[in-house]
Amino acid sequence: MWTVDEVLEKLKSRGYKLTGQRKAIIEKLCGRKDHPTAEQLYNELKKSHPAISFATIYSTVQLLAEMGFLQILTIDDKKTHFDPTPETHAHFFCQSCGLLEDINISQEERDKLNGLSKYNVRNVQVYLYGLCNECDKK
Amino acid sequence: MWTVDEVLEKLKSRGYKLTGQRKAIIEKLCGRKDHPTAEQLYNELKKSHPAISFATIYSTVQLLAEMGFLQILTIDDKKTHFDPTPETHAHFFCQSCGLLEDINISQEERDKLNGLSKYNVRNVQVYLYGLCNECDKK
DNA sequence: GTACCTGCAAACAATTTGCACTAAG
DNA sequence: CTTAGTGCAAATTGTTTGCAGGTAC
Repeated sequence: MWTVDEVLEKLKSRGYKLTGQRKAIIEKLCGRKDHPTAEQLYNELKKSHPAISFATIYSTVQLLAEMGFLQILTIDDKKTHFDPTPETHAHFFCQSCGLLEDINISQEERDKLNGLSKYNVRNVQVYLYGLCNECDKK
Repeated sequence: MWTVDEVLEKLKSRGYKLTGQRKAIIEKLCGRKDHPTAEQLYNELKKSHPAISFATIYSTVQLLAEMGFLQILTIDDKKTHFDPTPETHAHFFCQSCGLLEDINISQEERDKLNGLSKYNVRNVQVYLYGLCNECDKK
């Protein structure tokens, strides 16, 4: 996991400007274990930055993904979710209630997945779809 | 892999009507190794069924996915791709040119992935992102 | 001072939906 | 006959874009 300073450092070193909005987004994501959507971040950030825009959120998140600080998940076909944990792991998505949960996978497993393709693989996603316990009962 | 008759059989047994459009879509998908989008199917089907609509394509594909004959891939965040091979396997997506390729994974690996969650898992997707050889050279 | 960023609103595009008509059984 | 399925077009919605003004450095 990363720290706010670490990310700011890297942004600076790559010549990006450290704007208030970027800092706010990074702080909002730091240490999170959930998988917010753009809308969720927007609503949360509005409190401290009433004029913040989706354009800024999307562009910053894109930047963070390129720098390897977060993952953009397409597990939910309705909207993208952002995962502030950059290390490869799997995700479970409940097709009924939308529950989105991290699943740890071993280093051995990660290596195996990475080696599956003959191409230059930058990123691996493992998505499990099904019903969570709550929804399975119904 | 499935046959056209097998799918028609199952549709019938579940009380669905065997329309010309459904048959055409199923025939168009049968045995394919690529991963067409809705638009691709639409363009191909227009030749034999000039009035076919996206509504029909999307609803039929949805049906086929529910019955386990195809997978709906969200590896490309721009559009969904349909994979007529229902057995669990991985996919590679070139972030530069959009190449989308099947990758075989062993039964052992599949079992391992399926067992990752404590929940009732219906479907597993493994997406590898990167650059294909062509794009990597540039 | 000068790029780069941001906010805004409009644009975009894939998918979904409502409804009148058609055809499978 | 009856009702699920279809085609059409409009609606929807998450994300992207263009541009004028703002701000980090």
